[in-house]
Amino acid sequence: MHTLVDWDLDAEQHQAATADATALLVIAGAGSGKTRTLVARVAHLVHGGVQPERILLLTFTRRAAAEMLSRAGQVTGDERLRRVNGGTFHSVAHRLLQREGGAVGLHPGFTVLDEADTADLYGLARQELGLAEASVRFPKKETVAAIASRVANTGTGLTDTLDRSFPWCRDHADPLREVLRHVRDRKRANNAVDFDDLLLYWRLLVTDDVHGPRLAGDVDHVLVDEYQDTNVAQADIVAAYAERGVDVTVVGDDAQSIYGFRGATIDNILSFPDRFAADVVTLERNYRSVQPILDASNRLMGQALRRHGKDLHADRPDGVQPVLVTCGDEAEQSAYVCDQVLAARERGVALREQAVLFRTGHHSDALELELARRGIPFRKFGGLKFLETAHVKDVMAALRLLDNPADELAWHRVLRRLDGVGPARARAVQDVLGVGRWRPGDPPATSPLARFRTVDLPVPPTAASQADLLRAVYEGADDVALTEQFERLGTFFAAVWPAHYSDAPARLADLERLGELAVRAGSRQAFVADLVLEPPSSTSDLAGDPHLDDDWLVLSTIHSAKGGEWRAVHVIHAADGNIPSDMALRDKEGAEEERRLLYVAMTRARDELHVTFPLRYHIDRFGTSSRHGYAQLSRFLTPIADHFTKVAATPDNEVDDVVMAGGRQITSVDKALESLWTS
DNA sequence: AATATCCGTATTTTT
DNA sequence: TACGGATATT
Repeated sequence: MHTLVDWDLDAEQHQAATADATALLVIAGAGSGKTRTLVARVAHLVHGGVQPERILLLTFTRRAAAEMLSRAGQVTGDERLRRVNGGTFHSVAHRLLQREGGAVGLHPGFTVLDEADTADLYGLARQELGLAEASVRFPKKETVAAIASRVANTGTGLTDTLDRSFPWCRDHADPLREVLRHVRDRKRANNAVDFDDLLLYWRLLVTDDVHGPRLAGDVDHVLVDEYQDTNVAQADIVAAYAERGVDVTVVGDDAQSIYGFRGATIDNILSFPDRFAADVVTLERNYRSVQPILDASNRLMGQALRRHGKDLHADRPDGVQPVLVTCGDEAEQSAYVCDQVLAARERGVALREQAVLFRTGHHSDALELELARRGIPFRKFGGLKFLETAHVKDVMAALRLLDNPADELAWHRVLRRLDGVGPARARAVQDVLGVGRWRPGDPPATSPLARFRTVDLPVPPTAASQADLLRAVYEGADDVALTEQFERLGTFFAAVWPAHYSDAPARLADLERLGELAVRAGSRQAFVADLVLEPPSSTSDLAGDPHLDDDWLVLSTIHSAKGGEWRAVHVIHAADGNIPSDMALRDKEGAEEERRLLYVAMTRARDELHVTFPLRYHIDRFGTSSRHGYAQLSRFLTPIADHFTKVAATPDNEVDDVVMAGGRQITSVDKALESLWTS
């Protein structure tokens, strides 16, 4: 029998891992061994006799849950830990609703709409209710979707939500209410739910007098990681389990709450002790960073409006000050980062022990080019929009129809790929197929999919052969292997994509990658759901050959870096307007969240922290003009600059360029030589 | 009714 | 850039 000695916990961690409380809050500062403590608690519970299947471990990403559990399995050598039920709130809700969805009116095979699908649905409603042509411009579909989501996630009424977060839409309250109703009914008719619905339905079930006790009866312990980033619905779900006798542990750090934009509220963690009558354990000892990095980070949080009254103490008192680097422009910044990364590597810090963090996905564009030029391998996390590309949506739509023939968005998208079929004919075809009239409970023989195989379609003659290829995709589809299914899809899309996309061959190559992912997911249903609920988080998840390099630099949005740690961290584009992002400054709380974001970024560093910012910025990101403006250091850093060693990056110098062996520079030497041979 | 073409504008984080 | 929207053309 393994004991908690295996975990080498300090007194507070040990207390958190073993506390015999019905409700427990662990306030865990950055780098305080939060994950380890949580995993140790899971192990402690299992060793104490709790069945792993009766533990529900809710994490922010499913990757986090998987890593946690496999780590636990490794440390303890206890195979049972793998049987713990883990996942995100959304993925667990999905799993639950596949079993219990009937109680809330969902039919098997229901579709999970991603953010873009959801927005499209609001777009349709906007159109069909005649709001698009109104003389006063109606909010665009993304805004309408954002309003609906905020209402759902905060539990705040529509008018209050508009007043508070969307004041410029206040005059549209009545038509907006119409649109929300329309979309609610439409989702139901389409047998579809959006992200928010997953949580709302779960809450509905678990708070229900009949279903609630049964659901809670399957569970002995609920543990929630990153509790500071939960919203009202999620807290209600946790509370419902607690009220039904389930023990609850939540772990988080109010100083790292960075998902307010998504409806998360810091109040959940602040009010947890009262609401749940919980024991509280605080972890303040930081095992990650050297003291000078913590000094700067503590000072940063000291400026926060809502003081959390918690300072991190380093277990590692020595160490060098963080570095604040002023760069002439973005190119200098890229050069500086590359130089430093390679220098650190020479000192023995592997690339994967180093990370570059930034506020938004495109902030790494220039750096990525420079890294490629110097032959430095990297993987990028966050800020990826793979799922949103049109051709991937095409593929997912085609697959979705198999499980949910009532999915009108999917029909619309697929049909529009046929030659000469635009919005009007797509609608006509759907009408012939009975999409919108047929309900998932109706006989399958009358489903739009069945009719599609037999009925004459009102499409131009040029589209006839393409429609046949699409029919072939659906022929006996339930008995066909996934690989065969993807081959049929390949045949269909090879016929229709060239008319829509100039780079059809590249997109067909992506289709093969999707096929591989689908095979890995195990089944069509699992693949479709996984891709929506847990899209590929890094470029490496999409890359064809996974073992091209065994060492790589991590590039990541700060959001996606949550929970990570590296020996050397570079925070780039630390200019006002980027951190904080101009977009986020609409209200006070937005600015506060940006400060916490910088705090998260800085506290990822173990030994070395470099914060860089370019003085000169191009005015237009896209254009060819060389117009530029001058940036200022982030408002968060100015007051704490004395905690940094200040450095000016030297101008980029071709001769001094450090290039990694095996990098592209070598290739160009080869080419140069070759040109000598052939001249 | 679909599509070709042109113009203007957006600018974030993620389940 | 790249996409949506408006206008002109097939």
